[in-house]
Amino acid sequence: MRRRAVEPRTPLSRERVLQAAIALADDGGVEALSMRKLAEELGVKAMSLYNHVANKEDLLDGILDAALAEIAAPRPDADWRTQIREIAVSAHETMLKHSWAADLAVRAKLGPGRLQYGDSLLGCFRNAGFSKELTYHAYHIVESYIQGYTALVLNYRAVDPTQFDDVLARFMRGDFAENYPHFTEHALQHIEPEPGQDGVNAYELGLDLILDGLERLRDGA
Amino acid sequence: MRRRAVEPRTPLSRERVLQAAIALADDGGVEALSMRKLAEELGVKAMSLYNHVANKEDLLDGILDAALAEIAAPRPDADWRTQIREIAVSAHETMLKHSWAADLAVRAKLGPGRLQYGDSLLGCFRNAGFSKELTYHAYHIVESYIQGYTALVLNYRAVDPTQFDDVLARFMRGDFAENYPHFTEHALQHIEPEPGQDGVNAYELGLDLILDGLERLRDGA
DNA sequence: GCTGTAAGCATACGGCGTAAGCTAAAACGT
DNA sequence: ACGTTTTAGCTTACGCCGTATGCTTACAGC
Repeated sequence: MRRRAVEPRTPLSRERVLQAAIALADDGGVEALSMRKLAEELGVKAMSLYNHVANKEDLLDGILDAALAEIAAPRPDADWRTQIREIAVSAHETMLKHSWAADLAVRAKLGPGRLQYGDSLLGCFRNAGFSKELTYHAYHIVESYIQGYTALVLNYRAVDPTQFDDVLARFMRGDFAENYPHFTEHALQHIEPEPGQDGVNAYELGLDLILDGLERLRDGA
Repeated sequence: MRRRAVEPRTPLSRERVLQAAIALADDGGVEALSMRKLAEELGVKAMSLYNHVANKEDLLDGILDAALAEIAAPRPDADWRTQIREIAVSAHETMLKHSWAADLAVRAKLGPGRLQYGDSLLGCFRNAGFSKELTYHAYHIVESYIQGYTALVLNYRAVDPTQFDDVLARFMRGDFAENYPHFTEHALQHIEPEPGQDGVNAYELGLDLILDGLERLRDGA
């Protein structure tokens, strides 16, 4: 009776709650993550969660920051472009892995994960000799691209591939190809990718374009 | 008694429902848009909406597409870069105006508005001599950037400017500036913008970087 | 051992999307 | 002109959701 405290129940903690929430969101998306289901997953009743989390918004902020904290820091000895590419690729992959993170990233709250990530990206530019002002804009541009491309890939992945035939049929139906010829062409490229190009990925291509341009700006417009 | 049909009630229609939904979302965001509130706004009960809209998802798809349809077509006589810039700027402004549109844009459904917009952007590239393959990637890159930058601006706008002092205080508090020096510098630039730079905007700067790079790719890597 | 505090629980409220079935009015075939 | 079908809107109800309030229980520090 005295040792019962030890055996059946590992006490909750913010860590455990966030962990479980991430697991729940990883399969099923954010919309599948409710306080009640999360509690059940933890063998607990819904209101108990509020001892470790202020409310659902706090929970979402928490798992978002935990995800962003997974973004790998760049190798410190690499040159600046390599470093930025490493950050960008890691951010992309992390948000693809936690497919809900891209949705949540549209929220202002600054946790340590986000701060670390942002600081490291900004530091790459500053250390590479970018001015304060150019760094300011470069950060926004690169950040936008990372965020946007990731969202695009996830959006594309959200369409069930078994429905490709339906989509294809729709685009072949007379007036579609007539009214939207270029979009039809584009959609067909998605559905029947050329050998050597896998569905969508030009992520690093676009990133390099941007870094090229930024470098040119740095070296005197 | 026979003329009563005429006087008090304009009958609902999909158009009117979408219109009211857009108005409701424009102030208050998507989370303020519920079937019940929307019905009330229209002087009707919730279930009546389902005569004109399949379900809430259909409603959201509807207002998103209506918003995207507002994106202006480019002047047909302009040169390709100007055309793309016009589309990109119009898309940006439209989504800033309907601040919920950027959130919703992360959904696969293809309505006529989106098709028109996408087709027109793709057409610019094709007409400018971009190959099928390069256009495929150029579209993804530009689309990502537009989407991402818009989301970033909206995210920034979501922080209440009256809280700037709090944020500033947080960044000045000792260890913050120490742990995240670059982010601190960046945040200060947001809060105390240099004269001549308004908060965030390098949208067109980044766009030009991308277009420069794409043009170079077109003209032979 | 007592007591203050924190963790978990039970109950309840108001809001949500929407399924099912009803009524009344408009549209249509004859 | 009339009966029938279709349609628009309403009522009710169900099962989710986040969470306010107030309880019990168990552990920590004196």
